[in-house]
Amino acid sequence: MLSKKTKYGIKALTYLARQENRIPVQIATISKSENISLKFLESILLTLRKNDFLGSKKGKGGGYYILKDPKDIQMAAVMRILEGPISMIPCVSLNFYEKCEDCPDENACAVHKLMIQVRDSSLKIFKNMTLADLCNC
Amino acid sequence: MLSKKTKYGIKALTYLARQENRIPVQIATISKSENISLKFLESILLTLRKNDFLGSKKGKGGGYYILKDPKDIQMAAVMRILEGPISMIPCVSLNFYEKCEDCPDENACAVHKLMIQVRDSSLKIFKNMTLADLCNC
DNA sequence: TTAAATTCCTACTAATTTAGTAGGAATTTA
DNA sequence: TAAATTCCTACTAAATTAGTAGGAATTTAA
Repeated sequence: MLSKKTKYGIKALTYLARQENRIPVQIATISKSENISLKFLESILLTLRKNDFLGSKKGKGGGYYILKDPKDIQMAAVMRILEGPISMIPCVSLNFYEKCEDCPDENACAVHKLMIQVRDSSLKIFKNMTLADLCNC
Repeated sequence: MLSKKTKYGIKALTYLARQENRIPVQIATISKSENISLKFLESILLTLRKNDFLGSKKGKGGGYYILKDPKDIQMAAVMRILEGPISMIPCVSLNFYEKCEDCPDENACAVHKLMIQVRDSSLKIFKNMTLADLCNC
């Protein structure tokens, strides 16, 4: 399941990608427009800013704005920051690899074999899709 | 994330698919071989039996056995029983559809657009892959 | 220079889901 | 009739998710 954090994060990113460049939008504006809890959205935007997807400005007229061209923002990068691993299981993860405790031999494991294929196909989608593709801009 | 339930369920299915036909294997045997908690595995196998993937026999010499030819068991069906929806979000699910509360227009939603593609690619993998492909039999 | 508007930050909490555990009933075999 | 097994219901502990609370820091503008 996709977490609400990721869902809201992607919605906020597309909202900001549609704005005129670098004109800050306030959290409250996005929160109302997208029906997202203000405080929850606040923490999500903060995460996106800390990971260099967004810039921010404090005080009156402040808010958040997109830093890069939406064409250059792969959804794979967004997913990894908001949702974590793209793989369904750590033993097939490229960026978050972990061995399974219970599994003596990965190469003989049916789950491993299946999940590698799922990872490859999902990764392909997430890498090819950019924020620009999603926001029609 | 793939749940342990699904992970263990798939491992148990492949174990049983490798056995000679209809010779029951006891839960304890699979539990030891695959390093799965006995009681947890018990409940997983029960689910698989109730959904017609497995047959069972009680008493001495009892256990579980595969009902169908592994070639005829799509991983999509296994996933739906053990893990639930294949889609990452209910608004793009074919078998477990639900509307998002916060979203006035699915067709305008970036998350929807992205997740439809992810669903399609994952579904293709899960439908094409059978238990036979995973257990080398 | 002060008030208002905003993000920034830390810490807490409630709800949900996951991963089991406990214990005994029902059935089958020998 | 005893032993071995699955069947079934209900409970529990841990982890994760989805928030909430409250105030500090910064910026703008009157």
